Amino acid sequence: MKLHQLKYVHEVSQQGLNISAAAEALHTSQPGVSKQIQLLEEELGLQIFQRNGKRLVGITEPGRQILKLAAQVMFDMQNIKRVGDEFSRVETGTLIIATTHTQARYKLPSAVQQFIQMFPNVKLTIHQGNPSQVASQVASGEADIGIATESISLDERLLTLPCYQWNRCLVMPSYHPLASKKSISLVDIGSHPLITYDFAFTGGTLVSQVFHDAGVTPNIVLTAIDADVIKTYVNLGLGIGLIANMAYDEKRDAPLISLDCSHLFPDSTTYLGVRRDAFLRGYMLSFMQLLSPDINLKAIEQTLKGT
Amino acid sequence: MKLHQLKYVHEVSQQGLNISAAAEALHTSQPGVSKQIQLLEEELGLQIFQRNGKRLVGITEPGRQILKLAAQVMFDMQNIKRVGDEFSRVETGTLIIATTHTQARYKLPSAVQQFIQMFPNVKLTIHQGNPSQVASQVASGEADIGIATESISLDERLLTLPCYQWNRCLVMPSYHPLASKKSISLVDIGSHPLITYDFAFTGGTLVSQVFHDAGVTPNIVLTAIDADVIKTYVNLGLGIGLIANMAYDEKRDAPLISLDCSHLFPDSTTYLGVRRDAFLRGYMLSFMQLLSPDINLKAIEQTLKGT
DNA sequence: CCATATTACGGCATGCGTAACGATC
DNA sequence: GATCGTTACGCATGCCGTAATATGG
Repeated sequence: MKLHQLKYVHEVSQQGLNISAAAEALHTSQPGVSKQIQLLEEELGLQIFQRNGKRLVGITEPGRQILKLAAQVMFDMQNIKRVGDEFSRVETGTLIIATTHTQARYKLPSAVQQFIQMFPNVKLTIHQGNPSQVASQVASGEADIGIATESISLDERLLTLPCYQWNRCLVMPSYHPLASKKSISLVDIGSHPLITYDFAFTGGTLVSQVFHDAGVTPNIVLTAIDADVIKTYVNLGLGIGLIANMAYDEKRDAPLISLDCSHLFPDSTTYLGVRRDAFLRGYMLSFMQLLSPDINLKAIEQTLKGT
Repeated sequence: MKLHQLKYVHEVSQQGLNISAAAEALHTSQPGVSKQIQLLEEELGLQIFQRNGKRLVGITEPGRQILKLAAQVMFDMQNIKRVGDEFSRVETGTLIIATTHTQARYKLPSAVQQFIQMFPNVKLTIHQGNPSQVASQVASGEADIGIATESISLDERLLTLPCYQWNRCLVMPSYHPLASKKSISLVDIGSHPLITYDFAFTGGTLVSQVFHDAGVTPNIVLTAIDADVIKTYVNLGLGIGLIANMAYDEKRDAPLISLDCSHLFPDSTTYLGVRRDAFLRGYMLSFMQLLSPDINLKAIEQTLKGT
């Protein structure tokens, strides 16, 4: 059983069961890939791919297991390479962050800025997606670190660490009737048209739960994926916006004013997720610490767990 | 980076940093091992082993990481082979159980008997050790399934499932003063010489805690690793024995009588442990189910977690 | 008929084993 | 001086790539 063979079956699966495409992606010849897959199947004594004559048409049940384990092996090999780089190519490498729009736009910038200054030779990439995409990218090894508020903790392979907490605020034009109130209530919010996040993308289910428990039905006229879009429509007078408090900046969002809502909703926690079995480069730990200064000890402890 | 190279460094480490011994264990030549290790170190750009001239004298810090990951890769490769065997050599293979004396002697026999009847072509091996040895054998992949009452759940890599609960009983000669009592108390126990398990080997800390909370100091005259030894000394009149209730059989232990102590101590739970990332052969799941009929669904669910 | 997988075959790289050398205890 | 690791070298295995063949949509 050779590493190449595992790489080959993995790539063939990734390329939609197309050996030719896999061969091209791997910069090698088609017959080579075909041959090695046959040898692997022969050695294991089973078919990984279902064939209709000479066409690959599916993956067998054992094949599915093999592919899963092949991915694991390749991830481990990547880990080994990383250990090498960590000690021989210090502070040089790649960091891929997967996160949501809100985090990328409002929370990461300061950490990123410090990071690229501290580690000028590390190539930083930010993948953006919804929370479940973030989780799956980290789980599959496509991303090194995931940052999101929801659903990142579902996968057994992930280690999640609470990163920071945040709450919400209302944004509205300064001339809005609510703007003069000392303290906002859920009923106040319910009596005006509301614009907020798409439920799938943030702690939205939590927000809707709070309204439900209070017996208030918010009049949601529009939902959006990110705070910038929400603020735009608030500016157009379509309603008041309910957004993460870190998404409001007094100067930048000048025509709008904000009213804190921390007393109305429980805090939401944003989590940082990494694969449990990943070897974390020094700069990855540094990034995590930049983002959340008090987690590093825990993280190190967890990283060394398998010793 | 080749699989052989990982195997080689792993074996050299296992053999106490002796390349010659590793080469012999791997049925290959010394120079080959030496060469491949050098190539691996060169490729990774670091030293795995500390050398004094030409002598290996230690493992470097990155080397420790590499060895850990090499073990992981080899485990994954073993998993792949297992998938092959599972589908091509059905109900044939090896099952290694790691467990403590008490389990091996009193709880496993019926499951083992059924198992070897159901799977005559599976070679069954039982490794015996104390709970922490059981845990480490499963964690390292030396054993497939571990069964113990304590400390099996410490390692992150292990998945533990509650298997069954048990409590304790007193054994003593029929002429013993306590034998005629209707209900035993902790004070009763404290007023007679006591023989029980070595604390390190069972729920002993729990037992001592119960005595402590009750303000009773047991007069422990002897501790032993297993119930058979304890019963032997009870037969000699050295004291009364406090053992697991499943370790007493009315017929076999005829001269001795037993008094149930379930009302004095909380139940202890025996756990079954497997590596989270292990591929479990069908017969392994069957064994687990034989031992504890209602866990199989959970186990399967957990096994498939990575899909 | 085109796209795609398998078979055939020759060249080349790589790993292995034997032998010789060097160093450490 | 004995054990152990490294270097040198020749052989064999096996992988890769090109070309040719077969098969399915």
